[in-house]
Amino acid sequence: MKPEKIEVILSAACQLFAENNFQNVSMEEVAVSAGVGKGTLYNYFQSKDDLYFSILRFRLEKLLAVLEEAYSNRDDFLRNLRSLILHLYSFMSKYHYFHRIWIREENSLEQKNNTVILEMRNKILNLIRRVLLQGQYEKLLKKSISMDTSVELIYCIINYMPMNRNPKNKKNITIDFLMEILLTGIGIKYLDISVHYKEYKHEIR
Amino acid sequence: MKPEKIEVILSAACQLFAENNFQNVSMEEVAVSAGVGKGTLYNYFQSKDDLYFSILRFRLEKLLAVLEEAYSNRDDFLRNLRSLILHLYSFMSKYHYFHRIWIREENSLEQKNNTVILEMRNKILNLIRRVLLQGQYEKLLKKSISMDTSVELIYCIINYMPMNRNPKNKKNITIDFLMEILLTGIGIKYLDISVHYKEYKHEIR
Amino acid sequence: MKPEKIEVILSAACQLFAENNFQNVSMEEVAVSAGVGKGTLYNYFQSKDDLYFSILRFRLEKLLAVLEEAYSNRDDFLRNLRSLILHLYSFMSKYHYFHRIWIREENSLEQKNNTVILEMRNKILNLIRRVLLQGQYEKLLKKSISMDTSVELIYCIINYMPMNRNPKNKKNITIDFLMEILLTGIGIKYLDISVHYKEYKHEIR
Amino acid sequence: MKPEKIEVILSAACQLFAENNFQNVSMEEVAVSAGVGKGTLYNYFQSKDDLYFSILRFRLEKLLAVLEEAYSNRDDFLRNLRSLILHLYSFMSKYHYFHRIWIREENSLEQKNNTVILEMRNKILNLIRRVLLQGQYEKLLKKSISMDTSVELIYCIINYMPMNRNPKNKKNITIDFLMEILLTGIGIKYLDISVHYKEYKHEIR
DNA sequence: GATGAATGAGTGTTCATTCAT
DNA sequence: CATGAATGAACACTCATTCAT
Repeated sequence: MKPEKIEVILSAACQLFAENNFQNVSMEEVAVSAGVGKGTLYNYFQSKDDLYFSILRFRLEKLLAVLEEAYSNRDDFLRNLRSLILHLYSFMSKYHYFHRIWIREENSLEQKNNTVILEMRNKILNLIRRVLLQGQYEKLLKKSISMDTSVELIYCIINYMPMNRNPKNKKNITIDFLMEILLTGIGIKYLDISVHYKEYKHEIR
Repeated sequence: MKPEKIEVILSAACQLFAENNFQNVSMEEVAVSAGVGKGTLYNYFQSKDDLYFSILRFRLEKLLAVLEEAYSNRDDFLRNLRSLILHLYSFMSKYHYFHRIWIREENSLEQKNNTVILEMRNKILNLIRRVLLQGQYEKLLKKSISMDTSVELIYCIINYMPMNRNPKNKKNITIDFLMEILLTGIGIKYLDISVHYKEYKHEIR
Repeated sequence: MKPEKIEVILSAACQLFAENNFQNVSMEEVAVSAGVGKGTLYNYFQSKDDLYFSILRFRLEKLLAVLEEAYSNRDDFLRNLRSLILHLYSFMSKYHYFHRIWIREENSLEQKNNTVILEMRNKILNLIRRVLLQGQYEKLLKKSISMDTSVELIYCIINYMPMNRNPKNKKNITIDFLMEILLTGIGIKYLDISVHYKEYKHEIR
Repeated sequence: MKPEKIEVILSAACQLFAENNFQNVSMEEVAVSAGVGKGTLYNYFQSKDDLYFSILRFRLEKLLAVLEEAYSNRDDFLRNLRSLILHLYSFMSKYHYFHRIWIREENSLEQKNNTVILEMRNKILNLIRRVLLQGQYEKLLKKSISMDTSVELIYCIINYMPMNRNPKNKKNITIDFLMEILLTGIGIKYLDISVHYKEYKHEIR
């Protein structure tokens, strides 16, 4: 059973768009790379823009499905968090071409008023929030740090910490490292940073 | 004393490139916005690409100068770290147009073999590393976490955590929050995550 | 008894081509409008061009049949002329979509070397000529005006004088008016224009 | 003093558009024919459509200027009419490429809501009307025929009677012929067509 | 140096036509 | 015969770059 033609096109386009800027990829290239005629692209997508954002939409839909499925409702914050991070991380590693495009675009979504994609992004953030709420309930989270901040932090680390997402990238950070850093920071146990702040603050301007 | 014409051009171009993609900004627009003729741009920059990356180069040079100056060699890890983060953060807030371009491009620098910019990026990372080495010397950092990872983490958070970098963005995270999260994590004090991991690991695949 | 499929296609196409230029009508539109598949069009017509000129051909064939039938060989010039004009006019009013296409194309037929259509056009002109010859025989026509000129004049007036050919067009010229104008002009009876000409000619260049 | 570049482009384009349909003329061809670069066309005209209708606009402006100048306000209907027809005819003969385009388009102007061109067309018709009003004042026109009809008739004949507008066309009708036909018809003097009509009318339907 | 009119390579998109079903 | 998905030739239009002034 051969894969749907639309998936073939999306895959080919995704790789090309990952390796080059939007404007440096021509529809001709996409067609050749996908093994179809140029006109065929327009049977599936209304325009080059549509093709581009369809990649994001399709992949994010898939990601959301994966995360929804992965999220166990068990009352165990640490397990849930680990599962979430693991699946997010795995997905981004598997679809590393998509990942490249995603981190390039997600900071411009608001400019482009791309509400559809923005909503999907919010769904992911909400999933993270749900897990953290469980952690809050289990009293495993600091009260000093806001929920939103924590959500952003997790999302930020998963998306932007350089990991072994493509073969050329040797750097490799394990999930457990991420968990440890996230939950206990990089400082030694019992590190008290409060004192320093007080006296320091007066120096700055 | 009016600002150098080249600075006027860079400023105008920077804003335009921040608000639109590279390809959606025309040299004509840049010329109009900078109040010069189209041909004049080519007296200062070899090409559109050159103009674009000159923005990054000029701003990064400035950033490096700021950071070099800010970095006090005093033997105080926490002070140094805080100062570094503060200045990085302040710079990115002040030049938020540059910041937009920067986070859009920095993940593609290797693809483009843009060694000049890459080296400047490395210099920033090295500055962070220098500070962390002092922390290591002061035994304020966990041994379990690699230096590179920590460097990346700090850099990642400063660059990508959504902060009040432009007026429209209401979210605001203070430097102290960043310091706290970074050094002590989001978990409660004395949170032991090791047990969970051991038993959990066998479940995954 | 449903109409022939070919007639359905021609009708649909005729309306579309009348409302838009040749190039602004797509075969897809024609197919949809005719309620058939796109490929079916090519079972009946070799190409878009063929479809287009088939409309002219089919309609002109019909027109010629109508005129042949209408032309009574009775020895009465005025009756024959009136009958001819009436039928030409009626036909153009009934098939006003065809009429639009016809007046758009007929001046370009020679350029396109479309001999088939040109011959049909000539047949119409010959019919008019036949009627006028009878008028000449009945000594009801000026000798000063050439046969060809008169033929063209009649044809020109019927084709291009704005008449109530489509519902939106309020202007309405009756056949009798046409006849009157044609045969007696717009000047008053006994108007002598010859004197003016003579003296006037010397002024022009 | 070389002609304005815009006039060179319009001339070249006019000829090409006269010899082919709108869609069968490419901007490339126009550029080559005008001896300029393709991009230059877009410095003078916003689009291919704009170029096309600019031809009509420019030529009609010129025509209107010619007619305004030609129209002598002398109280002599026949002279004025002859002068008007002569100049209209001469203009169409001189700019026979424009003439081709004009007779192709003028019946579609309403469809295209091209108000600018429509207004210019109306100005021409109004000029003709002005002349005819003088004729009415001089009691040289039949009362039975409406002013509008006469205007249309004159316009129709000048535009559509095949004349020696291009070298290949051998047919040649003189202005005097047109005047004679127009004012006295093609029938013999004193031809009374009224009797025939009355008895004839009962036969038709 | 400064300018902006001229340029043409490059590309998104359309659509007549084909052909496997 | 009927269909419509697939195709690619063709073309309008853009815009970085040049260069005469």
